Amino acid sequence: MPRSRSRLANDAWESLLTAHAALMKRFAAEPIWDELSMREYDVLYTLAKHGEPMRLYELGRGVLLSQPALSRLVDRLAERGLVERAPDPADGRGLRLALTETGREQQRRVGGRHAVDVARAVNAALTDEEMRQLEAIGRKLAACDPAPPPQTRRPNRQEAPR
Amino acid sequence: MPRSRSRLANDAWESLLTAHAALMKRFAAEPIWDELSMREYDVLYTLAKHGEPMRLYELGRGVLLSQPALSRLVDRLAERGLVERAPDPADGRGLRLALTETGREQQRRVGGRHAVDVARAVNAALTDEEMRQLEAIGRKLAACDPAPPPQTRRPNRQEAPR
DNA sequence: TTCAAGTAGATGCAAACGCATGAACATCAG
DNA sequence: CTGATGTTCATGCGTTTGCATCTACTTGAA
Repeated sequence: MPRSRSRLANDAWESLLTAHAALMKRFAAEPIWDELSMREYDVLYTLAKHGEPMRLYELGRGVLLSQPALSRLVDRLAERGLVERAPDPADGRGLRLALTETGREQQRRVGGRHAVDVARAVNAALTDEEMRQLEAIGRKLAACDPAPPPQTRRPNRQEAPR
Repeated sequence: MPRSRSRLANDAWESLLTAHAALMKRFAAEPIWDELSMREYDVLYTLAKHGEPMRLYELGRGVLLSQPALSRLVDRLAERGLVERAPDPADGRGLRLALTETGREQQRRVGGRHAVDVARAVNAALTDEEMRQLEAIGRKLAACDPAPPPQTRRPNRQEAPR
């Protein structure tokens, strides 16, 4: 009898998790993270990919880190001169985060080495067709992202009429 | 012109990373982690899936955590009565980790609720065919796991002959 | 304008993590 | 048997994380 759709989904998710953990461990073991930790690189990469100035909460979408942790990570990167934080003229609460020249350079250097390892690992495991499939599947999974509003989103109902 | 194989691999990996982050955030936001953190659940789940007694370093293969961190996480789980650690009679260095009845029960309870969220998210994003593809791809990615030995594994070459 | 509600980011603090290292045991060549 | 080497897990310690909370600012309705 065929697996239920729910079972199928859970098996697929577990498979993704396992692959993620295995590859992350493998990449983490590579000797290229001496100037930038993987998380720091993740932030710099996200900033580099995104045109230029970026809000902290935007960054948070892509990085698996709590808002305070991300805030402090950016602190450290700024202290090291890799990221520039400027107040956002359009929103007094917000920041405009951008790579400095040094930051961009370091991201490129580490990124280049990392890409080699990624290509080696993924190419060894998958066919071109599978890589294309994975890319498409990942995109679809990430797209349903905004998460379901917690329970039925009440239409701003106030207290009971007093 | 077609993307290079290396580019293809990196795009696929980035897609996987993005999907992983998005879904993890979404699952983490669910109100089911009051008795067990996601990492703790991960450990209990791994123990539950694996027949019974498990070595710490085996656990480490599946969990994205350093060995000391895992060691202490298991400490806490043992203190809470969810995991049992016994010395391994076959290897004086090792441990035999197993779920207690309470641990298994808690894993089932949380796991049941979590599976619902996983199924909802994945089913909404993928077709049956895609879920099967993802499972297969993940398996292949995780299989190439043992990582290439750092550089050419020298055959235990000693110093230059003196 | 005024004020309630919402949002962006920072901060205090305890918990958890990673790195380096240590202790105990296993393994194997000589 | 003995000593060198490798493996498994634990521990010290400084750093980083998450949770709860705070401040500053924006938004929108009255």
